Order: sequence, then C-alpha cells, then structure tokens
Amino acid sequence: MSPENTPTGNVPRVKSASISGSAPQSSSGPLKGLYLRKQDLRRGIELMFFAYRDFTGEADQMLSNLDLGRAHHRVIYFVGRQPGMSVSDLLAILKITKQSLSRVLSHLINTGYIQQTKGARDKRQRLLSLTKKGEALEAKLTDLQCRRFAAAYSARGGAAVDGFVKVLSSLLDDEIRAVLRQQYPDHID
Amino acid sequence: MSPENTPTGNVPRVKSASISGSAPQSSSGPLKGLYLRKQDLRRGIELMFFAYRDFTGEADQMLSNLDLGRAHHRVIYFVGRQPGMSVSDLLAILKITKQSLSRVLSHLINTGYIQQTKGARDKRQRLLSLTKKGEALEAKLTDLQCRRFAAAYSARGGAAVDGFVKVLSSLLDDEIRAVLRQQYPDHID
DNA sequence: TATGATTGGTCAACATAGCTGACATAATTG
DNA sequence: CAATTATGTCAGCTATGTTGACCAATCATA
Repeated sequence: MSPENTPTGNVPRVKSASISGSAPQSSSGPLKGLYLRKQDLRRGIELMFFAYRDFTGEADQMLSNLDLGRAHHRVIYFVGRQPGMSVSDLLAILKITKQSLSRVLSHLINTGYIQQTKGARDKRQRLLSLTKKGEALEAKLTDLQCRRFAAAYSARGGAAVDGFVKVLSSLLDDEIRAVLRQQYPDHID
Repeated sequence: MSPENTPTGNVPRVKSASISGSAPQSSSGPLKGLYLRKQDLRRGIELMFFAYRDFTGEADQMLSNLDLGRAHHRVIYFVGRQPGMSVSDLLAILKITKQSLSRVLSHLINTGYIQQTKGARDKRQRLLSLTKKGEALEAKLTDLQCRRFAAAYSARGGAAVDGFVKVLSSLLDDEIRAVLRQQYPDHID
C-alpha cells in the first residue's frame, strides 16, 4: 500500500553481484552503463510482464466471447501470417507439443476457422490456411493489437521504435532468432 | 517451410484498413510514420510474443526443477521487490483472483519461501516477505533474467534502451500505468 | 522393393494456473 | 452496533501445457 519500496530504493544502490561482471558500473565514458543498474534491469523485467499482459488482454477478451483462448489466437495469427504453412512449421514456431496443438487446431478446423489441403509435393503434409471466417477473425484480432502498437509507436516516434525493436531482438534466444531470420526476414535487427 | 510469406509480402503493401486512420501512410514530413506500416506493427506483435517466451524460459526451467511454476515466480519476485506488502497489494499487481493467489501463496509459505506477519496498523493484513530461502531463490531467478537484459541493453546501448522503455510504457493499459506510477516511481517514462 | 525416416494424428492421463460461486472470520470504520 | 474490508477456504470447472504409447500414410534411399 505504501508507495515506497523498501529493498530496491530509488537511489542507485549499485549492488549488482554477478551482473556487474559484464557491466562496469562507473568507469568509462560519460554516462556509460547507466542503464545497466539493477533497478534499470528490474524495470525491464517488470515492463515486459505488464506490457505483455496488457498487450494480450484485449484480444483475450474478444476471444473468450467466441469460446476461444489465447492458444487459438496464436494458431490463427501465424496461419494468417503465412497461409499454406504445414503443421510442423507451426510446431516449430509455437514450440508446443503436437498433442497440444492438435487439440486447438482440430477445434479451429471443426468450427470453420481453418482449412487444410494436402501438400502437392509431399502428400503427408497438411497445409493450413484461414477460411473466410478465420480471416475475418484474424483481421479483427490483429487490428486490435495493431492499434495498440500504432498508438505506442506514434506516441514515441521512430527512434524509440527502433530501440524497442533492437532490444527485443536481443532478448531472443539465439535459436529462435535464427528461425525468425529465415522465415521472417526484416524482422530481426 | 518455404521462407516466403504469401499474404504479408516483404513489400510495403500499405493496406491498413482501420489503422491508417491514426497513421497517415505517406503524407507529412520525411519518413514520418514509416514505422506504422502494417508489417512494422506485426513485427512488434511477433517480437513481443517471442521475446516474452524466451525471457521467461530460463527461469521457468530453473523453477520446474524445484516443482514451482511461473505463478510462484511472480509472487516471489514482487514480494522480494517490495517486502512487507499485503495480500491485496499483490492481488492488485498480479490481477488474478485471491483463490488463484491463495493456492500459490500458501504453497510458498508451507515450503518456507515466504513468511507473513500481522500488520501493525491493521491487524487483518498479512504482510508478506521472503525468508532467507526465498531471498536466495529470488536472487537466482532475478539474476538470470537480469543477465539477459544486461546483455541486450549493452549490445544495443542507452538510446535503444530508452526507446524500449518508452514504447513498452506506452503499450500499458492506463490503469496499470497509474498503479506503476504510484508504486514504482521512475518506472514509467 | 524393402526398410527406415518423416509427417501427422490419436488415446489416455496428468499438472499448472487461471476462473466462478459460496461462505466464514476477524478487524476496522462510521 | 452495522457495514465494510482483508483474508481465507471449499468445491468445481476450464484452458493449455506436458508424457508416453501407438498408428497410418508417405517419402527417400540402400
């Protein structure tokens, strides 16, 4: 309740045990490493938590009215992003088990959001795409989230967006960064 | 499998139905709004998804070895952040039901990560804090995530960090932004 | 052509972490 | 004293992840 936070005070308090190894706290150039104080790193952690929750919140709401969840959203989003993708493509992006995906995907197929066609080259593959109904939902959901980003981006300007993209890219695991570089060029900075 | 993405090509393709309302696509100053193209907004959506997953991944791994989950992590993190906070403080931050919190919190108390003391002013309150054991775990987990942020921050520099923080702040719901401004000053830009 | 790998699916069981609804207790506040 | 607040608890439901086992169709190759 009280607005002060006892342990991590407002003062620098440059403790940073094992982190300071890669980040000399007050040595080189002017202001260098000022953004590597423990409090700054914690701010990053916390902003990620809150921003991610809020970023997904509106879409979650819309989805729940349709008896769908966030897992369905992900499938709809990525299939809409890349129609004709195979199930294993999707598994590689979502990094969940095929059993988990199967539950969600078959529901989306049964309810007419997604359709599948046999692969021409490899007939084992099931190539996924959105139906008209699926496209409509994808558009509504993506639009919601795009609005939020558009508002944030235009409030802060191009330089901030550039930094945002750079830092997020650097937060990724090397593995997924490689996948993104392949599948979605221009994404990674 | 194929690296090309059929619908959302690499070319601008400035379709942007309802978004273009707040973002004139090619009108004003030089390069203005160049970061508001549909593809740029989608990049934001996708980076948030992947970065959040990777950012939480390492900690999740460590937690699962202790038979704890991400929900326990959140409690440990925020209690460590602000020892002596009440249950309702925590509920306001986490935005989950007290029943959900109760399950996780009582487990953390039973296993000796968190202790509670009666409030001095208001004896109904249970003020939460980490035990030694809890502090040790919190330190390990936060350190993991701080390392990731420190690496990203120092790879990209202060200007990028500044933009990152600005954009994330603008992605927040107004409501939580107010809470953060109160509880964690200096967090919101 | 036979064998093994790949693509994809299915059934069953389980765990985590959210939810609602209903109710209880203790303490504070007006 | 009455109403509100802070917190807890029981019971049950849902969404979404997990393992493990097993199956069928198709492809690639020795």
